[in-house]
Amino acid sequence: MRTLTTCFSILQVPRCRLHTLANFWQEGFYSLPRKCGNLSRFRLLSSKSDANKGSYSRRSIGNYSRLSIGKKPDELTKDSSATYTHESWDEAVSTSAQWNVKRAEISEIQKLQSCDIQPKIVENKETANVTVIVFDIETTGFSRDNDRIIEIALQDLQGGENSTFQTLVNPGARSIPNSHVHGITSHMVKRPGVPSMEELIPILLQYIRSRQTKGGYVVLVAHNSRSFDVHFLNNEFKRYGFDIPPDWLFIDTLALAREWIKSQGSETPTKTSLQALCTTFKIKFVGTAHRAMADVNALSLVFQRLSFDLKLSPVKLVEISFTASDLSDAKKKKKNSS
DNA sequence: GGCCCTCTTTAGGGCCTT
Repeated sequence: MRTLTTCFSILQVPRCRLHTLANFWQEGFYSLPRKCGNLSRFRLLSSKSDANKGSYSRRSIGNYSRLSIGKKPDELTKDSSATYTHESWDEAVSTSAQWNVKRAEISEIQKLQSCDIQPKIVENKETANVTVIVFDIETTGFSRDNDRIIEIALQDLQGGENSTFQTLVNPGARSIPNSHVHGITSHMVKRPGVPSMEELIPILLQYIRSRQTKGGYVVLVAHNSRSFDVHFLNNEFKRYGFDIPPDWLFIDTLALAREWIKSQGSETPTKTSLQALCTTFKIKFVGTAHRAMADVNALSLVFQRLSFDLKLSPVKLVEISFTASDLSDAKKKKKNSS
């Protein structure tokens, strides 16, 4: 059995469940603290960031985490009261817990995960129990077949301890020709302590499972995920003999942004990049763009604004979500028809 | 590559992701 050290534990803490968000939308975005009470501890674990190598401010992420439950989306970047300890990305993953993962255990987890998730949730609108996790990947390029993931970050919007996860990823023999984009170099990822994707996948599976509640479901949110992130994840999983669990539901904020623009009329700027959306929503982008956690931090704010304006309840999120197999099926269908 | 828009659908250009 291989032992890996990573930046979270599976300690379960009291959390504000998102299944109540539908009510929050009806009552107003700003009533979340009252609803969540002391359970909504939107705090982050002290995982790593790097002030020198394309980094972001952990302080700012803390601000978001604390404020997102109680203030207007456009006020989320104004507070500066939260404090976090910075540590160097020279250590790719932090060490809050020992993590032992067997491939056989992952197989058992995947057996437990059922198909036809969306119909089940939609049928049971009153009790839809959804965990929303915003994520982002950095890669060696745009080619889903030839390029590799070199960094991944996730943030569970319900908060609580260990609500963030981030790590560099060792891409093996693949070079990194686009360090000028994200600042991630071969030196940073090709050294002891940085997991390969093969080592990381079981950890990811268990981390996300640890964020799900019993009988609940997980929605993974990323920008342009339909065309980019999900395909990369899918390829990496298949490359090492894994499948993306069928109950991982994906949301593409690019599609939400286009929908939002339609809802605003013709005078709204048409740019839909993450940075353009931050500008549109007056969200201060903290840190360096194209580092995974910095992008996740920004996208979390953007997503909250979009979901608020578009009145997206958890059930609605499930309805508009897609699975990795949806994309595979569409690809096969397209291939057969051509 | 997928999606959207338009000077469109038997197409082409632009945006978005690193």
